Amino acid sequence: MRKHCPRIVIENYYEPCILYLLSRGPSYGYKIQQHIETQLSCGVNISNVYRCLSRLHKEHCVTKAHEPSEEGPDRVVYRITREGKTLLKDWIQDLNKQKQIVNKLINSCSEL
Amino acid sequence: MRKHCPRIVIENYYEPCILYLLSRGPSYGYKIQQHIETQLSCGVNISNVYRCLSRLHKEHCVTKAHEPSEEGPDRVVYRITREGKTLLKDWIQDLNKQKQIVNKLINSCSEL
DNA sequence: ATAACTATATTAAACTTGCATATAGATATG
DNA sequence: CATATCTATATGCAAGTTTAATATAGTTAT
Repeated sequence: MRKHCPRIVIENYYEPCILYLLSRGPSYGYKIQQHIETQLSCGVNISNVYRCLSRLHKEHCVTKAHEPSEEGPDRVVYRITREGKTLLKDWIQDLNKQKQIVNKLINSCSEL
Repeated sequence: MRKHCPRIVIENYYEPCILYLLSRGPSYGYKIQQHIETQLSCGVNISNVYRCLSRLHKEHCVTKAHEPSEEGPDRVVYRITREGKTLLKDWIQDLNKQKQIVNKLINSCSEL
């Protein structure tokens, strides 16, 4: 018997979370990780945050800039682009669709 | 610019869908595919349905039985086990948690 | 006959994930 | 002053997942 459901979905879909956070202002990997963990109460694998940011940059959804820090080493600060905002909108539509499906499943199962 | 969000979550998480359908009665791969598509309006890759059923069987969450069909070739009919029902319950809990996160994201973004 | 539908399953390539590891500056503690 | 902890970014590898293609084969309709 398996211990548990292997993956909780949203935890593996950093993209909309990161795009959302960046839509509220520039940020960088380390800080984004902490925001997701505190604001969304999601476990985060830091590797995936950096990988996701890389991908978004390659796809022109964010810009990249090296900036000094007062608390530690330099940061790579990301800013969302117009393309990134479009992608976020698409994500929200998909999440809405998904929400309906999840609701259908949960409601159906609660009747069991 | 990427065309679209690459994956909508639930479409790739057949497991709770399949477990739910099986909790309502025995079924088989081909029929499950159609049920997910019609009842949940989800696109389904049939390969993944069979693979998911295989995995569930390997983990003793479903039983397997070859049964003849009147409309085509034999079917492999699956039935959910007690372990499968437990797994479904775990899934529902996780989906509830996920739903909250998705709501938080959607609501935050709708303010933009 | 032949196409379309029913039905199951595997292969190969591409992709994703988690964990480990590497690097390195800044700060705190003993 | 040495060492640990925190801040910060990034990649390699093994394992797992997904998609598309392919193989097989019985049944039904035209």
